[in-house]
This record gives sequence, structure tokens and C-alpha cells, in this order.
Amino acid sequence: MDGYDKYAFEPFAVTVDLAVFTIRGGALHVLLVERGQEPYAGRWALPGGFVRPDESAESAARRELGEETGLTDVSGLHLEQLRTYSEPGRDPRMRVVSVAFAALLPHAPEAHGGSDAAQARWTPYDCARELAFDHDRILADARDRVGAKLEYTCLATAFCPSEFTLGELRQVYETVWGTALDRPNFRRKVLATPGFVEAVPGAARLTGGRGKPAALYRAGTAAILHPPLLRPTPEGRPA
Amino acid sequence: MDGYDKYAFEPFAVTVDLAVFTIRGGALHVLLVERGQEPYAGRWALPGGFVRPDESAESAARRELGEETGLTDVSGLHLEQLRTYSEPGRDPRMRVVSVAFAALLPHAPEAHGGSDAAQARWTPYDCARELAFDHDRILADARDRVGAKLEYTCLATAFCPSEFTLGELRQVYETVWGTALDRPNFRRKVLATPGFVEAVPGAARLTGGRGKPAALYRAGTAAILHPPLLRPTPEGRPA
DNA sequence: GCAAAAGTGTTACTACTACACCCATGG
DNA sequence: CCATGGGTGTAGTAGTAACACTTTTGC
Repeated sequence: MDGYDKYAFEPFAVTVDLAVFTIRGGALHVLLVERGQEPYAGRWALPGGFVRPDESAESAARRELGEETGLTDVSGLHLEQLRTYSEPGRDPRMRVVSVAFAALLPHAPEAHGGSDAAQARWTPYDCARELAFDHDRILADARDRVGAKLEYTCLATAFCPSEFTLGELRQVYETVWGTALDRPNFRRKVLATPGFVEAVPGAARLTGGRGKPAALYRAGTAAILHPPLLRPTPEGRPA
Repeated sequence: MDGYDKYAFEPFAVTVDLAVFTIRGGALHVLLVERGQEPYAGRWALPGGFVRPDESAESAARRELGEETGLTDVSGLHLEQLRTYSEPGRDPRMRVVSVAFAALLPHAPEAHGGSDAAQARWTPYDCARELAFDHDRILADARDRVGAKLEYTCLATAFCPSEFTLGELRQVYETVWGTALDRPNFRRKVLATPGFVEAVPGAARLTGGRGKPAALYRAGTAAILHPPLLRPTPEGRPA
């Protein structure tokens, strides 16, 4: 098993697949591209592409993210490796091993084709069904991971613009988790966690057109949330 | 980026690397193999090998686990995908992308060469330094992941034999985390979590030669631990 | 008896839950 | 004025931390 022979095994292709999430109109959206060729021609799929010989999977994912979203600067965006999908039959043509990533975007630029001709579109998560390859599963895994990470990390700010209200931050949780949170308790929890958010002095903004203007905050420097912000136990869990 | 051409890119080799943990004498140990050839000849490395054309990375990892440990049945052992390492220069000879896994073994069978000739040895985690390739980093990542998963899953029972005492289970936490836990509180926490452990009626065992015989338990059916069993905040964390 | 490990009890405190309530703004 | 969303207060409770204490074994 230790003999490295470049030709001892059938070559593998290595790709990256991206689950790019954003929140639009109170619903979780994911970026999909329409496939132009077989297999799965005409079907929607997660954006992605080959890892080039001179780059890591992380570099490839960030490059693809820029190409697909059309954003000029993707260096600050949160990009997280999920896991690698390697079942032998997952691509009918050849052996393709895919490293999956999740990305979180604050504001949704209208999707466009990017550098290649493929059509790209923001799709509500619940409508993203019957994707090409095993992308249904990758997408579901990505959402699970993002939801879990909201509990014990400060990841939620990655969905928000540089300045945001606590109501917008709470909407991130409610949208990803699909549950309502108690507003006063959420506020206290966030403010009691040092480094989660920092206030923008004096700034305020109206959110829904009505109501009291809300104070603005920026993302803090902390990365983990301790103690965690546990989602309400839906029912299936013990305790 | 969507043109699948098997020869458009330099071929990648795909391997698995395994961080196999066990607990021996109150210390966390990891299984290492000695490399017989360049590069890194004579250095210690994590066990692993190529993914074959007809198997997934998970299958390859379980196959390698059986070969390296000499265990006849590895089907029930906990095996968890960590992440994939794909930096271009991580193997000096060719482009190797490696999917890393962590495995947890209850009792430590004396290591032996396994099916191939390489020497294998259980090494205390703290002595596993200067490994081949980027295995230092993989090993550190594996330990971090296992430590984190002890907090919110029932994974700790994977380190224990089929019947174990609560003292042994507590030692798992203390060994992996490197901190002491309050014995009475740990006991209550574990027993208060439905499905974590189930009592073996009437059974008892002496643990340290002295002391009161401890009741025996088996691993339960629950997988997640809710609420989590948080490790004592070392200092670096907020709150 | 003494040391060691298992097991039980108790108190104080943290953190969260579920509300009621007030404030500021647009219509 | 009312509806809407932001912000504050507070009592009850679940869960944890930090002990003291008893029990059962080997030496």
C-alpha cells in the first residue's frame, strides 16, 4: 500500500462543489446553475468545477465562488469545507471525487452566468430538489452543518451586511432553523457574549418601514459562542 | 469548467489517512506506522493508503483500519471523516489528495505490521511529533475533532469495551480533554441522559484493585448528547 | 485502621424561558 | 389613534459547580 506508482490506479478527477447560501426575503436561498450538457443536461446543480493542478481544494472553491457569483472580492467570505463525496458511481462517466464546501453570502447580488456560459439562479432552499448527481444530499448536508454551526459559533454574522440590526441577525437564525426565537432573550444572549457583535455608536436604521429605529452592530472578533445558543428542541431529541 | 475530459488535467491520486485513537494506561495513544521508503523514510506516519477504483473513501478507510490493526471485525468501529487535505505540495512526488478519518478503538490490541510489512506501533499522543508529510496537522485536527465531539455526542463509549464502569467512561473524557472532572456530577449527567448508557443488572467490577466495585454499563442507543457535556473552560474562551 | 474508588446528598449559582411592559416611528 | 418593531424588566426553572459525606473493597 505504500508503493506510489502514478499509473497503478485509474486516475481520479477531483472537483469542488459549493453550497452557496444567502437569505432573501426571509427565506434561505441557494445558488444553483443549470447544466448544459449530459449527463443531467437541463437539471440544476450546485456550482463547482475541477481542482487545478496548482491549487488546493480551498483555492478552487474560492475561485469558483468568484466566478459563479460575479463578486469581485470573495476573499473575506466565509468558506467552509464540509466533507468529501467519493462513492464510485456518483458520476456516470468517470471516477470523480468531490470536496464539498459551504459559503455564506450577506446580500444577494442577482445571479448571472459568471465567467462561463452556464445560467445561475438563486433558488429557495425548499425548491431546490432533484438536483444533478448527488447534489441533493450535499445540499442537505450543507444546510445541516450551517444550522448546527449557528449554535456554537458566531457564523450568523456572515449572512449579514457589514452593519446590521439585531433583528436582522435574529432573522438569520429563524430562517436557517425554521423556528421563531424570543426577541428579548435573543438580544440579551447576543449582547452578553463578548466579541459576537460590537455596537456602531449612534447609528440606527428603520427595518420594516415602521417601528422604532434599531441600533446597528458590526460583527465582532469572536469565533465561537460559549455557552452555545441552542435551538429550541423540536421534539425528536432527548431531554 | 464543465467539460469533463479525463486527460485535461494531471491525474490526482486519492488516499485516505487514519488517526486511530485508543486509551492505554490513562493516556491517549495513536497508531503510527514507520515508513520504509522515501520520502520520509524511517519517519513515523499515520496509517493509510490509496483509494481503489471500486471503493469509496469510507470503504478504503475501513479496509486500511483492518489491515493496520489486525482486527478481524472492524465493522462496528466508529469511523468518522474529518476533512480533505489537498495542498499541492503536500507530497513531493505527485499530486495526492488525502481524505482524513478518525477511528476510536476500545481496547488496544498490540500493534503489529498488519498485512503489509510496515511496522506499526501505539504511540502516546504527546510523543507523536515530526510525522511524515502533513500528518502532524492531520493528527492535531483529529484530536480537536474528537475532543469537540465528546461534548455533544455519545462518542465516548466508542473508547470503552462492551461493558464498562462510569469511572472508565469518565477517564475517557479526562484523557482526551486533559482535565479532571467532578466524579459525582459526571455520574449524574451521564445517567440523566436517556440512551447514553444502560445498566447491566447485578454486574460489578473492581477497577483499580482497590475500592468499591463499580456497576457495569453498556453503550446506549442515543447518538447525541442534549444538553451537551461542556468541558471546563480552560481560559481562552469568552464567558 | 487506612487508602482508594464508588455512590449519594445538598447548596449556591448560572443561564435560559416565558412572559409583561414601555418606547419610537409611520400611517 | 393604532400597528409594528425595538428595547427593558422580572419571576420561575433547568442545569451545572462545588463541595461534604457514606459505602465497599484491598492491604
